[in-house]
Amino acid sequence: MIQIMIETFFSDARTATYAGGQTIFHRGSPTAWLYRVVSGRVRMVRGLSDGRELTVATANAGETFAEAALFSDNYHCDAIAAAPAELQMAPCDRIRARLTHEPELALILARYFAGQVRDLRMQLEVRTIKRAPERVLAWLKLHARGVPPTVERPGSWAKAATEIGLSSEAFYRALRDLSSAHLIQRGTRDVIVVCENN
Amino acid sequence: MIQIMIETFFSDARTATYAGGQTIFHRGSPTAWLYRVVSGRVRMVRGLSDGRELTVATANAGETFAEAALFSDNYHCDAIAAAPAELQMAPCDRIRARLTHEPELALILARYFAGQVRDLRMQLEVRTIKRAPERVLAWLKLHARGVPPTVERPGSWAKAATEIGLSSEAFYRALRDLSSAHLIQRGTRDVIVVCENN
DNA sequence: CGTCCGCTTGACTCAGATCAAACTTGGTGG
DNA sequence: CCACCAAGTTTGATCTGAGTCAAGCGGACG
Repeated sequence: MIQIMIETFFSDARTATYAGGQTIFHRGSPTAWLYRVVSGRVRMVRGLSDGRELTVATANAGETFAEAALFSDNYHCDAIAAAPAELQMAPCDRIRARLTHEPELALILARYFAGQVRDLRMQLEVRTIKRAPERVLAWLKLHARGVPPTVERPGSWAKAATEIGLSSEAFYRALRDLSSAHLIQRGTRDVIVVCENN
Repeated sequence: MIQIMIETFFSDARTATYAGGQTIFHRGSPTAWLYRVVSGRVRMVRGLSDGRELTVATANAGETFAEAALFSDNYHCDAIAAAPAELQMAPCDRIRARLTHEPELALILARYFAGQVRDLRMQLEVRTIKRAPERVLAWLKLHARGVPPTVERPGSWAKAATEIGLSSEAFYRALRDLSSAHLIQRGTRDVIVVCENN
């Protein structure tokens, strides 16, 4: 995310550590902190009525999460440490005060949210692809970085599967099919996207 | 959307009219205008590689669209008039200039985008529901307004079906099932959500 | 060394997509 | 006012592919 904003917001932040699987905040609880991941990984999930859960976002080291808390009285999803995580916490009310007095911060924040909207729309687009292999390939392309385009394993692929709305079995089968079709190359902890069309 | 922002942005807007089905802008073309719908309806769609299309958002009378254009060089989806539409157009570059000079506008915009993020996440949540009737019911609850909670027909239900990732047939079948289960009541051009649990 | 978790594969089931066909509705023009 | 047409709606039959259950493999870690 945008570095200037991070540094200004977290200049006077507290730090906290969480064990893997531990809940950082619950959906519905009043917003108090804006977070940044120093190390580890945090998943934003929404529990569904049937007991399953949906990963709506994942924050890796260096990234912030719960920015929407700045404009809401309650968190609107759960945050769970996907691995032992060290977090910085900046108080929401102080940031809100600064946003009104330092206008350039608000513009940076608006730009950040605009990017989020674009990302979420792309995620929605991926969801409309019915065939699992094509869906997974589209998701991989979306997340590939570097040359050659590579996707690092996000903790476990099974967790990623929930992010694209597939069962873990269907996800693994899709990886196998894509690999045997030479559209991707699988490493031990990453995947290289071979095809570059479309 | 937030009225103050609308009025300030569109105080010096041009107007244009489009026929139903006409394209307002294409994905990839350079951003020039922020739009507001005066009358009619506009669908934001992304063409998929297999020829189908995804409705990522729908703007009704009074609503704005293409706000993300303010922070991007290119539109990232197509805008198509779903019906004969009258639109206001505000030039992006002028708005950008005002955002830097009038800080309170940036804050309003950030708040607006934060709301969009929340809505998109809810849409993603709806998409994770596999059974069509439950999925449609969740979508209806999300869009119901007033007492009793009512959803007006968005042009045609078939268009709405693409928004939730169902074929039109599956959508109509879901409406029938929900209706016969007395969870909704169908009118000629609206649907009343009867159940209020969950 | 044993256990847990992630990964992998197979068999079966079922719900949604698809294809096909009728019906309704609204609008247009004669 | 009515014939006609287009688009939206409704229902049925069939197919397909992802979900689910089940079982086995492998590495990490205590």
